Amino acid sequence: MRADDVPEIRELDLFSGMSEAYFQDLVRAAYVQTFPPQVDLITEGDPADFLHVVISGSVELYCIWNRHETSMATVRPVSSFILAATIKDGPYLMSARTTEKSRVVLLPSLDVREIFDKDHNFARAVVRELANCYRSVVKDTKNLKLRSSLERLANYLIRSHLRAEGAHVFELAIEKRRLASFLGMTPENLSRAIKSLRPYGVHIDGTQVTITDMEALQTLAKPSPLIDDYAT
Amino acid sequence: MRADDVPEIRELDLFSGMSEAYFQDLVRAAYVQTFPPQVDLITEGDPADFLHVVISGSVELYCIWNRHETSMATVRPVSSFILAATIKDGPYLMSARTTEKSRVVLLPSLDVREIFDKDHNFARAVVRELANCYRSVVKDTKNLKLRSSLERLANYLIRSHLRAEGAHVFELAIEKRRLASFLGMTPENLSRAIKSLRPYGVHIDGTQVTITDMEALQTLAKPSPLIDDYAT
DNA sequence: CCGGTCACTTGATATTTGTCAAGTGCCCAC
DNA sequence: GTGGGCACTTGACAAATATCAAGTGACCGG
Repeated sequence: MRADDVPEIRELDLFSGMSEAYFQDLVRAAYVQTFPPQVDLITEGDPADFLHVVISGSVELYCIWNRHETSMATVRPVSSFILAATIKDGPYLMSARTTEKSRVVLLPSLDVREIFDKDHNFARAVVRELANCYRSVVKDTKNLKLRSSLERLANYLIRSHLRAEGAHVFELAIEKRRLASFLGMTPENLSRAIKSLRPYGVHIDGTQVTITDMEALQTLAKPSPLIDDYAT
Repeated sequence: MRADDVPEIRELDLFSGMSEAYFQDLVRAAYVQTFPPQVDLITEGDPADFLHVVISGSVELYCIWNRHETSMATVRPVSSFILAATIKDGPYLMSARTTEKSRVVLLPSLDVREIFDKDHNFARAVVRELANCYRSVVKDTKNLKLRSSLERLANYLIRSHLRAEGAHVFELAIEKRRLASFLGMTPENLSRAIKSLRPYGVHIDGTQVTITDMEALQTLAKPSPLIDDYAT
């Protein structure tokens, strides 16, 4: 593990509160690797041997059933993923692949579980992280079950706009076909949905999004903190 | 709190490993109440003042957005619910109501968080519980995004059949309109879906389900441990 | 026992979403 | 620069799902 990777991980909520000694134990056992784009890191169903942390690049979590594939989330630096499987010592429920060149830290699940048992601060951080993940997925489910695909797209754009610090022109963070899958629709339908947002002041050219009538978009999207706020 | 309620709670995975002293602290602060059917216990958005445990009866978790309502889960005895909100000290993401006469224990979130900080065994149990909840919702999301409503119904019936210890005749545990909402469809559509499962050996009369051709049903449903197994 | 409510069902129809097929245009490798 | 691949778009059509309206039947209170 490269020396300058260490502080980046240490700053993660998950690790920032734990004792230095245990953190060093974890780091000593860790691997770091740089992967090209489109490399499979995890296959759902496999035993969860490692807790993963993306240091740079980006990783897509996806699932397959009966020849259908759906995108569940995109993980961006610096974040851990598949913590639940690691702690539970269960199989991965999702697969993961790089979408661009990415640097990933692999922490052996065995060590994570061992230190989880010994370091109370780490255990508490794990709980916070899991609670956040859980609430995040619940919000996703609400989004899926309560909204139409057009409404989901509208809300996604508003959230992206907020993440871009309120800029009215910003870039889509992921490819459209991935976005379509994430939003639970086909690429064809996303194309059409984008067009039908034009009356609401949304123009998307390539990856560049322009929002000219935020009020109209909000009226359509009806964002709710209990679905769309990352923090709550 | 009635004396005979205590052992039931103590046996929950969440509490079985914690020290007797802390458990007594929790119990002392707890309320128990019996509610009639159709009573709202929790409104989404409210602060999570209590961790809830159903002792008897059953509780529906549901969400509302823009005048639409959807059923997220049905909690049966003996289980806790809304642990994540309690731990995170955040607002409830879901509302809860009794569907029948129910006995519910209310543990003040403050006490739960305090003991969570002091009792390592309890903290570990919380983590296991949260990991299970998280994985459960991930499976739900896969179910929703990857399957058609007919496939969801077919898999629901197979799961119910397994929960009924493999009986080929069993009762639906919830009303059809709730089931429809839980499966992400309208009651009308559920009716039609039930009819279209007839060629697969499924007959539903009132609340009684009869499965005569398990093999055909499985071929349609294609159940997967990574979506349908409670344990994984 | 009767009447009313309400869940459920059924049919007709509308809307949403997906599929298939044929483009267009961008990006990258040679 | 140029050709090929691939993401994206567009249009026509098909399937899935929702909506609306009307009816049936079971349960419950009086």
